[in-house]
Amino acid sequence: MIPAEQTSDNPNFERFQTICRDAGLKLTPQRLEIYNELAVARDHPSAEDIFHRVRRRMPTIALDTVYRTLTTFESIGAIARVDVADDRARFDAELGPHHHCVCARCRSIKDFQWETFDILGMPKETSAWGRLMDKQVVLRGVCRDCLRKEADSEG
Amino acid sequence: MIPAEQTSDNPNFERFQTICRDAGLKLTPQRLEIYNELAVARDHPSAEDIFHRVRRRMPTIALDTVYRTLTTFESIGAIARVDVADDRARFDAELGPHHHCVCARCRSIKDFQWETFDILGMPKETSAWGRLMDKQVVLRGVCRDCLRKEADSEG
DNA sequence: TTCCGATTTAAGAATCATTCTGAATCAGGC
DNA sequence: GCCTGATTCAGAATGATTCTTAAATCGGAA
Ligand SMILES: [Mn+2]
Ligand SMILES: [Mn+2]
Ligand SMILES: [Zn+2]
Ligand SMILES: [Zn+2]
Repeated sequence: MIPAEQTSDNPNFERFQTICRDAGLKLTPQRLEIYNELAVARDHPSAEDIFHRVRRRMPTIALDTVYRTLTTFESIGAIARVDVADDRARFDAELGPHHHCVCARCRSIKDFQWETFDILGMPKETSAWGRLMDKQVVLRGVCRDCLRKEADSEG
Repeated sequence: MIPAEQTSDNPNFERFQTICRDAGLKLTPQRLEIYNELAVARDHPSAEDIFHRVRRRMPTIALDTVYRTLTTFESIGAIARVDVADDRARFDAELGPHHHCVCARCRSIKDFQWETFDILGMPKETSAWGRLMDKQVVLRGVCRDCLRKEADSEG
């Protein structure tokens, strides 16, 4: 088999292996390829995106395997599903706290950091709601590329 | 036809009528019922939720009409789609700035206000991204009801 | 190395939310 | 009342995702 792209230098990769081992998951080539593709991606790809990318080096991969594997990874906390709503699910190997910009036109999702927000803590307005696990900012708008295309087509 | 629940006292209702008129939409009984059901709801219902609620007073309503109408309302800015991702779309008649708590177990969505956050403005980290239209906080966790059920079932 | 249970593949079929199609109905203008 | 375009309805179609089954393959413990 063609060796996978080198991603073991990614700090997330160590954690990934540990999580898999603890969950009793075998480290199959398919799983490694799928994780690697997601780990090097910056665009929060869909299952089908990952399928096409993995297929370049592993032509026999089945779409079902990609769906199944991503779901498995998510259930053991090795990756995250990006819940900003789209018709298709989007995935993220970055588990640390960060936020997302979402383009209403092209559906691109971009990470950003916001320390000023992170240090705010949880809002007191929700102290009675339940147990909060995560707080995240979602910014919506139109990305630069789409603004440019828009301007071009208008003349 | 059975008259709709009285919601014209809702300050949003005035705006709703104006928006529809400006968009050239006829105020059909179906549209009024669908808007009213959403306007009185506090739970960010799905299209199917609204379908079942409207059907109580309008038994012949078609599910497709609910989907089509909600999409129409959203496109003219009369309602909002709550993009916290679920397998199904959730809707909101509240258009003012506010934020959401999402329960990972029961998928309930609850509004909250957070002035401290609102006055922050847009983060400088994203100034180059494009044109930002909206910033929203999404808190994820487990709601009180689900925590209680969990505790009960564990003994 | 051997062996067993886990995993993948292939090809479909099933599911579920949502959208589309075509016919029927309605509202308002003439 | 009649015409026309907007709207609704019921059922079919779509598309992402999951599931089924059976056969082939693989990973890793012993
Ligand atoms: Mn991300
Ligand atoms: Mn809301
Ligand atoms: Zn864009
Ligand atoms: Zn809950």
